[in-house]
Amino acid sequence: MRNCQIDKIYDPKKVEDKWYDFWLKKNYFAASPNKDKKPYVIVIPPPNVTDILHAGHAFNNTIQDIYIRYKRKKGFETLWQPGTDHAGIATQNVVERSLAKENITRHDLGREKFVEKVWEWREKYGSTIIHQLKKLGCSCDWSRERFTMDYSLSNAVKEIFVRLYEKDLIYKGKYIINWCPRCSTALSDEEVEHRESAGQLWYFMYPYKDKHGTVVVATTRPETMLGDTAVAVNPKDKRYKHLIGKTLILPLMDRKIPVVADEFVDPEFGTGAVKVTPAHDPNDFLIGERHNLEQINILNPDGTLNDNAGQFAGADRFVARNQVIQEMKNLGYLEKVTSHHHNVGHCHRCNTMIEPYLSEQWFVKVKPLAKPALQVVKYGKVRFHPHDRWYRTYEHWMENVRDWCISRQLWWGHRIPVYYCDDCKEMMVLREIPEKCTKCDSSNIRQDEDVLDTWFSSWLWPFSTQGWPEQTEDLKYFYPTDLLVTGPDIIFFWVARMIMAGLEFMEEVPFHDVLLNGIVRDEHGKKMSKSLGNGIDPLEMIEQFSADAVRFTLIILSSEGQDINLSTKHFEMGRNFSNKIWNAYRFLSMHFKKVDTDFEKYQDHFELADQWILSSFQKTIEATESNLNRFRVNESLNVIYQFFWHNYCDWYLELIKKRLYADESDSRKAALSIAAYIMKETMSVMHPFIPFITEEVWQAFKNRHDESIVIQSWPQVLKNHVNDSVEKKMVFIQSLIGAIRNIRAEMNVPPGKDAPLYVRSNDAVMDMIKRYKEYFSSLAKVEDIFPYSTELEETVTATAVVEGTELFIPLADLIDIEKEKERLHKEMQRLQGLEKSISGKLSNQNFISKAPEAVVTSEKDKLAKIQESLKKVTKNYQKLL
RNA sequence: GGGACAGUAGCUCAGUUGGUUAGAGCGCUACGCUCACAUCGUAGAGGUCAGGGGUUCAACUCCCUUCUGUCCCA
Repeated sequence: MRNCQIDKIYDPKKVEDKWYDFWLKKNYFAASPNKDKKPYVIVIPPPNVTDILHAGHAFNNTIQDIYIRYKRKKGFETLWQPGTDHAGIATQNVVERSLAKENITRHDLGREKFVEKVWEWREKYGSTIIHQLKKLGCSCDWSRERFTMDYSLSNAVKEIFVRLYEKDLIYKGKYIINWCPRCSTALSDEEVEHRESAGQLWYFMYPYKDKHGTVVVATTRPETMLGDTAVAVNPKDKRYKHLIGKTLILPLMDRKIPVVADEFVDPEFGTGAVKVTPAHDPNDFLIGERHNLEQINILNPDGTLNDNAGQFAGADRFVARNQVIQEMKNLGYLEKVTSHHHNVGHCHRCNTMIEPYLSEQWFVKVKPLAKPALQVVKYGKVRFHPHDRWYRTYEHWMENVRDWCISRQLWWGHRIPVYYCDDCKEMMVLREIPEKCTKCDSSNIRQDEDVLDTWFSSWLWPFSTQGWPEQTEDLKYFYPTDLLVTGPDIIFFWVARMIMAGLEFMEEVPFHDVLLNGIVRDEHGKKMSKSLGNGIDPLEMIEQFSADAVRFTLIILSSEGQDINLSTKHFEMGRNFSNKIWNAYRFLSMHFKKVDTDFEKYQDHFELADQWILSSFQKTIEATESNLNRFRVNESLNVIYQFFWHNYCDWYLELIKKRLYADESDSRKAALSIAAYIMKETMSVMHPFIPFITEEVWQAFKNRHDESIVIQSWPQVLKNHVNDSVEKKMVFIQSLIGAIRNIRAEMNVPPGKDAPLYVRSNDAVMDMIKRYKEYFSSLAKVEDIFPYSTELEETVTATAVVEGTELFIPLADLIDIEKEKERLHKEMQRLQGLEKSISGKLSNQNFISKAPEAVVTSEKDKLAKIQESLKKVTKNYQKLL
């Protein structure tokens, strides 16, 4: 290893692809049922086939890879199940847009040809994100990649639909749903985003049939009046009692509509009388049902008005709105207009304003499924992390779920397995496409035109990917999975539904832990979005800083469940850390002839620094693990990061330099082998976080029979090397060195100049300091160490007190007395402040009697030490006066 | 309207069951290119822990309240 030329600056480009290819070639990521091992499984939240990797994906997948790589090293049979979902609306949109460039619409092509085009598109572009995940280092079992439209997964969807229908948990019905006029399809409640907007409230007058007056109703959507079939008032509202049962004439349409009494009406809102449009408002729909009102649909699917809108037929809804207002004004029926803030639903895919729309759709009855799904989270069978933050959200939603509209008026997706006979009108819900009507034998049958919501396939993901409904070996071995890592924004869409599906169809939760990661935002806390242009492209960052740097930075910036504010500059942290690792490696490599990590055989030659770093490392391994097990990923990384940079590089490597540069000896070998052992095993601990550089460095330290850090066992904690008293001693020495460095810096001692050190302390401390004189000379530029002698009384010295031990640095020629006085004065003030606060506590009778004894004695100890130090510092200070 | 989360150093955030005169990274200041690393090292400055009440011997930490942000749901 010696003399090998290692770059001064780490170049990830020479490393990352090389190792990823190697791992793939070695098939390390592949999983298969193995009775001798416990499985550990994560299913990827399948990204849309249309997706390209954004910072949120990078973060989410890094976390998953950390757990997978960690568990793989812990000896589990790990499966990280990858794949994509077919994203009905999004994908259809993308393909339609690309057709539009050639001036073709999907209707020109027809359904069959269009779906073919979508498949072509997916073949060509659909694995973009998969390739990008590889760049990030993700260790998914790529041979198992699944797609929600795969034959076997489609089969699962069909099976589920039929089963739910047979259990009476799926039904078809005519209800108000959310309609996106641009996508021309129904949406579930969860797919609608409500946004506050400044709107207006129009007050319309509806005349009595007998022309002896008018009722004023307020509306935010004037055009819907064309579909009004009643006016409703609260039965308790005295103002309108006399109106109930009367008939009004709906202006513009000349329709006779009744005034009905309904508890739902809020007398406080508007005028207390509301127009009722059963076909275009969910609440009005319910009122309509209660009063048997006619439902008049005035909209075409594309958002224009239909023939039911009379003179306004054909106009776009927003154009019609203005026309209606104008007409009403002309007729003298517009009383007034006020401004009004309200929430308006938008399509979460295309941002178009949603229309509540009466139509026939398929629904899942969610309540019976939700009940058990709430229980398992309530009683800890499924644990959310962080729990407090998300459990209540989940609970609230689960207790108030409404039925799930699953039909979509799209062409791309799983076609609903329902068939209709055109002759006898029979409806058949079947697993296989029938040739004849099951009732009348007619072959005049057709399949339902609609497809299913994409989530209707995603909610099966943990078991559909393993071959369900077949009872495959994979399914038996890999289900239930262990961990789900996802964003809290899809708790309802996906997490909750997977739990429901798991319990209903597998009779077992789909996973035990759900880690809800924060959202990646820009540096000012704004959500990243294309329209704002504030997105950070992780691939560009990988190109610029390396995949390790991207992973490191995302994790180190995150804290449990908290959002991350990210700027490109932050990636320098990750890059710098890689470079630090690289140079520690470079440093060691300069001293090795042949790598030896078997440090135990030199244990007779260990010294304090050796014992200290060994002890500290064992604790670091444990802390890294325990933080992972508690799902505190960033804390886990932080622990190993702090250890490596500050304990290992800043202290240990510095402390052993003299030994390394000296002639060959057992002491040198001891230091070198410990340094190598720590280096190698630290790489192992850090590997889940930053897989590439750790492999590259580890390869230099591995034994002949070792193959790759990926499969190398997680480091053993060597309990026999844990030594608290050694750690304490080391901390003490570090404080002494710190004090000396402080004096030198504050006194402006030239950095190159060595200085003698005089020490006054007890014998044990004196011995130790003398024994580790080298530490002081290499890290604090101490020329030699002497016991304090009275001669020093004559010279001017800079002084410090560390836990009772007094340090004197005679710097007669260099010292600035005023400066030293100032320095000591500051220290005195600090100690006096401490003394005051502690003695204040101790003189409080209540504290003495009520605080636990351990606290009281520790305070007393503290006070004694502070007073002792203060006395010494004060004495040294007075000497300068 | 209901709920969740947040408000700690100039910036971005830690601070785990109440007991440190409050920590990190970046930024800043000073010094240093000493034979691993200037993508670095050493030292340092910088905080009434949003405001106000309360509980307690003790509050950044628990309770109440006000203010300010962000996000869900209706």
